[in-house]
Amino acid sequence: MTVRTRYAPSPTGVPHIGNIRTALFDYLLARRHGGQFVLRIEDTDRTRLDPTALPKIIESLEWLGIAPDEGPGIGGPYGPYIQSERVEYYRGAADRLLAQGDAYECWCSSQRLDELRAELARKKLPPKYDRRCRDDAGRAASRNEAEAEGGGCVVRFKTPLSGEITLHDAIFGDTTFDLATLDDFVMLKSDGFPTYHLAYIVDDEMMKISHVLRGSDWISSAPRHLLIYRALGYEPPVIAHLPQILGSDGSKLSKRHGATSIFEYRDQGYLPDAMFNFLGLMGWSLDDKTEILSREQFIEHFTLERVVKNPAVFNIDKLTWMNGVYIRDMPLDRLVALVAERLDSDLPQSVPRPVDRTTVARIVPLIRERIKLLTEIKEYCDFFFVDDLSYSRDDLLGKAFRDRPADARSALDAAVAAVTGLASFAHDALEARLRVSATELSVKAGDLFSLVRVAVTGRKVTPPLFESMEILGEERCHSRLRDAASKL
RNA sequence: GGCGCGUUCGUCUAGCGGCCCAGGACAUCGCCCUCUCAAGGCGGAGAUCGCGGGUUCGAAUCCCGCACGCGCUACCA
Repeated sequence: MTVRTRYAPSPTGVPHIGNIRTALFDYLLARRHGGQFVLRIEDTDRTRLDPTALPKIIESLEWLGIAPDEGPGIGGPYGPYIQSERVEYYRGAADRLLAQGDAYECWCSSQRLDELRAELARKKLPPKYDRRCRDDAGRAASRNEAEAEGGGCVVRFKTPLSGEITLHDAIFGDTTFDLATLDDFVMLKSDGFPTYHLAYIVDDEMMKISHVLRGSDWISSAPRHLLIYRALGYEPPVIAHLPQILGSDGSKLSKRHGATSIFEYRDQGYLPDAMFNFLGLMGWSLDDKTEILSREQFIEHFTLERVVKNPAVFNIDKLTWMNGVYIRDMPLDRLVALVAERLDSDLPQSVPRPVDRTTVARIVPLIRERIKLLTEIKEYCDFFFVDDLSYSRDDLLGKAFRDRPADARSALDAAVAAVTGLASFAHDALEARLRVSATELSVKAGDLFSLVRVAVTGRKVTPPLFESMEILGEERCHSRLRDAASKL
């Protein structure tokens, strides 16, 4: 059997981190078995449609590096891959169910349905449709009312009144549902579009999908789906519900927990490789110790058997740590390109673009183990590019020289002298000279270095000082040290 | 209200009857390294395995109750 999985989002907004995790597992399962991963757009809810969503969905998958094999704009043998272009198939399936007596037209108005639900709620009864249209007499009555008011009809599934049905889930195992607790759900809406329940089943069958992966919040709806597969004579695919991804307070991950959009993470400077690795570990693990896995390792080892059932809280601290790991392990030239790109976009307007790549290549080794996020780049090295440093007198003096600015001033003068006339303006020579100066001035080397650091970089936290000075060059170091001295 | 699912350190997880008075990772704390900050090394603290009953020579692991949490309960997915 060819393994074919699909990621089937609704185009209602920006891709959510939880959906992307599902897409990742779909991708992994397909790759693991040499199958295909398809993208299908489930746009049957015309009221929630966001026309800008499709390109975003594709962009998010490409960014993560899990581009689909088939889908809208990509093509494939089972298109179209957008449900609104497939309504004839759903209509056909509904007609068949109607003809077989597994479904019926329901002409009840939404007003009647609302009243019914209110009534049931008042009596503390489950809010189930009362099946008025299930028999001919009731349906005829409803129809007359509807036609008088110009209302349309929906198609409902004729759920058996008793019996049970068992879901065999690849992750959650078997769950048996009592059919008496189900109601006659809507498959085809009055606007002619299908509901999720009918549409996905028809599509999966036609697109030869072998495995359905979706969030565990769908488990409750699964018995309906099982009923449809049976009525339509389809062999159900392997069904696997995935544990939910939760926010820090244990409820469904949402905006108030922070970023839920995959793009927010991208923009904050998270790398696709780190996100891939992190999301791959949300509900799945290789063993009791492996945290960092390559894409190839994920593909080689991924199995549904090792997916856990319990929901996972999204732990951004761990993602951030992992991002740092990927930054440190990345090939140097790739990091140089990323850093340069970031500086081009983040540095003030006054700095000429593009920034000098040769300089960036010298800076990157100094900052690579200091940054966990790409957004931190600017903080660490803007002083290489920006000329007017803005720091306060207090910053410059620091704790060591707080009460003796005159000493700070002479220290800076000494520093200028010390770094003048060097055979080469190299970090080891600079360090050696300044250490001697510190001794001569009777100040602690660290105190002198801190003073020089702020003078030369404008910041208290920087990459290694002497390497930074070497890159800055003699001229800029001299003028910055003199500027600092003149401030005292 | 009904139905369903889940429950191992703060968080992600390992564990599928004895190797576990529970292992790893993030976060946290301390020490080392050190020009700041990181990174790195070493170490600490942190889970009576939700609770209560069973089964068994032996249970985090099997069974039954309960509690709590979450989900679904739309002509949304």
